[in-house]
Amino acid sequence: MGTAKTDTRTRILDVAQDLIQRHGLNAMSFKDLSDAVGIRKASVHHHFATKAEMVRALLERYQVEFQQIVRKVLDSKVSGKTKLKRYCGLFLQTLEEGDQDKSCLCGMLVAELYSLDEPEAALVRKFFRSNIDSIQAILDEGAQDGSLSPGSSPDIVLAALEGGLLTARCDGGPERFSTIIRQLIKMLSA
Amino acid sequence: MGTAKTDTRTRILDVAQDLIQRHGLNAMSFKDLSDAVGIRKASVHHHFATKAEMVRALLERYQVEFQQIVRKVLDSKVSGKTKLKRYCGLFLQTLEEGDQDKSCLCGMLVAELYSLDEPEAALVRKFFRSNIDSIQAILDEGAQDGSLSPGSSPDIVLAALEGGLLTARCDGGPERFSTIIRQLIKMLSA
DNA sequence: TTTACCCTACCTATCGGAAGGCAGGTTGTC
DNA sequence: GACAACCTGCCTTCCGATAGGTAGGGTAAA
Repeated sequence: MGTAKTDTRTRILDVAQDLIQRHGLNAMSFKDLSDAVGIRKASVHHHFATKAEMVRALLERYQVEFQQIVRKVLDSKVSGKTKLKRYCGLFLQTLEEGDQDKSCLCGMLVAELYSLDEPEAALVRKFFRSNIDSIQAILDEGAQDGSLSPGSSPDIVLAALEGGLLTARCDGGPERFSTIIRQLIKMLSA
Repeated sequence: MGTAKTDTRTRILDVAQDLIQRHGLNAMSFKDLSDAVGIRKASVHHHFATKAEMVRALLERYQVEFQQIVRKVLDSKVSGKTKLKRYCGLFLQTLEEGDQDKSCLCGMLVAELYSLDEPEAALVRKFFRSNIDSIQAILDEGAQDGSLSPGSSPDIVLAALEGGLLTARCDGGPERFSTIIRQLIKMLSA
């Protein structure tokens, strides 16, 4: 359990996540990881025996981290509409990072779903479901406090965010993604 | 220019499109194609020298075919809202085909954008742009005939459709995608 | 009609390289 | 000395791609 500076295992996961968010799972190799981290390919295998095991660790970490951030949004003392804005802002932050070409980890993996084994595919599904639950909670709250119109489905919010990341990344960048979010909020407002 | 029964070249493109829509570009190999079509790997290379060349042919065909279908929707004598429903229905049709696990060709390729050379990436961008234009035309018409609320952006429609295909394919299937479409139409209605 | 030629479509065989993964040795630290 | 972290070196499999050959159809001049 060494923690000297930055855990090599953590650095591997960081690089892997970055590469998958930009290039996709099947376009990322153990060599890419070892080159980026500065160790040998076999050393990556020391930390993650198989690619599937690495993806699993990555998804579990991503789920926990993302849920923690979403939790903060949900627990804040603001209107439902403001929470929705902040929630969507989380996805915008991803696209604004680095070279402005990063998508959601699970948004990428869902495209390559058949390259995943079932345990990992289940984690992707779990990510989407817990996000649907979070969005539903926000929509319910907004309907109650009168900031959002009642009777909206959370599915379209998730679809617009995931699809928006992919399409904006290809053309238009963060500005276009912001436009999509603005339009989405407007349509869901009371 | 033989056309005996079904052109081998066409059959290769058909299989390639199906595989990419379900598994993605990087998960599809020349061997997959040759196995499915029933010829040898080298024979696939006879029709398409490189993988990039094949993707290019695929995207050009897809663009033409899709635009033809969209044109029919645009030219029909119905309200803007009905046109929007029919346009969204085109994406639903894709998901309802076969094993109900097919996404939009360009929706898959945009996730694997960095695996494409620039000429092919440009074709993906072109597909999205021409669809944005089509949606804009539908929204404008709906705003004029009073069936759709004015001032809507086409970006969110495309994002919701592309993202909806990917997420619904992972969980919920065509029913969930239909829900997304219904919600989208409702929000854009006057 | 024959002969020569070219073309398309497909084949076998093979290439160099990159992929994921494993065996086993070395180093550094508690 | 135990253990984790990392190494060299290698294996197998698969990838995209190429070389070179075969069979059959079309064409056209002698």
